[in-house]
Amino acid sequence: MPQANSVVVLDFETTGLSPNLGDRAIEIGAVKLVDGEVVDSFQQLMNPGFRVSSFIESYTGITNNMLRTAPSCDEVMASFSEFIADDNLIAHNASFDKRFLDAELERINCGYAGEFACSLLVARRLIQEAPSHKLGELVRYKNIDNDGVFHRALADAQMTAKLWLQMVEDLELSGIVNPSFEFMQTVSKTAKGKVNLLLAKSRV
DNA sequence: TGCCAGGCCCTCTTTAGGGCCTT
Repeated sequence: MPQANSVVVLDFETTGLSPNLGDRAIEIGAVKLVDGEVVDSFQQLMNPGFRVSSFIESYTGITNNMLRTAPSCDEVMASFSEFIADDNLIAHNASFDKRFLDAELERINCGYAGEFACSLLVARRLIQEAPSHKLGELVRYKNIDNDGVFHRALADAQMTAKLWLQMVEDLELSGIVNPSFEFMQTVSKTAKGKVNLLLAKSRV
């Protein structure tokens, strides 16, 4: 059973957009939150077994030279599987990270018990006025502390965690008592036009 | 052979198309 008060916020850097087209993970970064506080983190480059494109080198700053000496995906993902344990999971555009997590873990016959929640879907509902819902733009829009590093796994996971906690805090300030992971999932699945009704009911 | 993501969400919608978001 997933731990009620423990959640892992994760982010993958990959060779492309689709594991179904042969793309692999090249870096995983994650932070573990317990009761809204960061208690642990995980970051590891991994060697996908082939050269990454110059686009990916440029986009992430992760070079083929850096990956040359990195441990294999199998090795890293086995370790990461232990890190996430049975926790629930959060990612920005979670469907993307879930596809890669599922694909990489399937290769080593590993699974996980937690469920995903998506900070992108929640942000589209709770921060509807933002000019963009890209992670970097939301961080800027909400004035969230960052070190200026983007498109690296741990930095993006840390920013996603801060964005998530900011959205939880905003809900608390609006009168919703202790919004749970499950409540945030419900928000993400509620039609944008009906979110305010959901929030109003949740304040009663 | 040639092509190639996938899910969400809006709208000039549902017998569809296209933008957003992730690398």
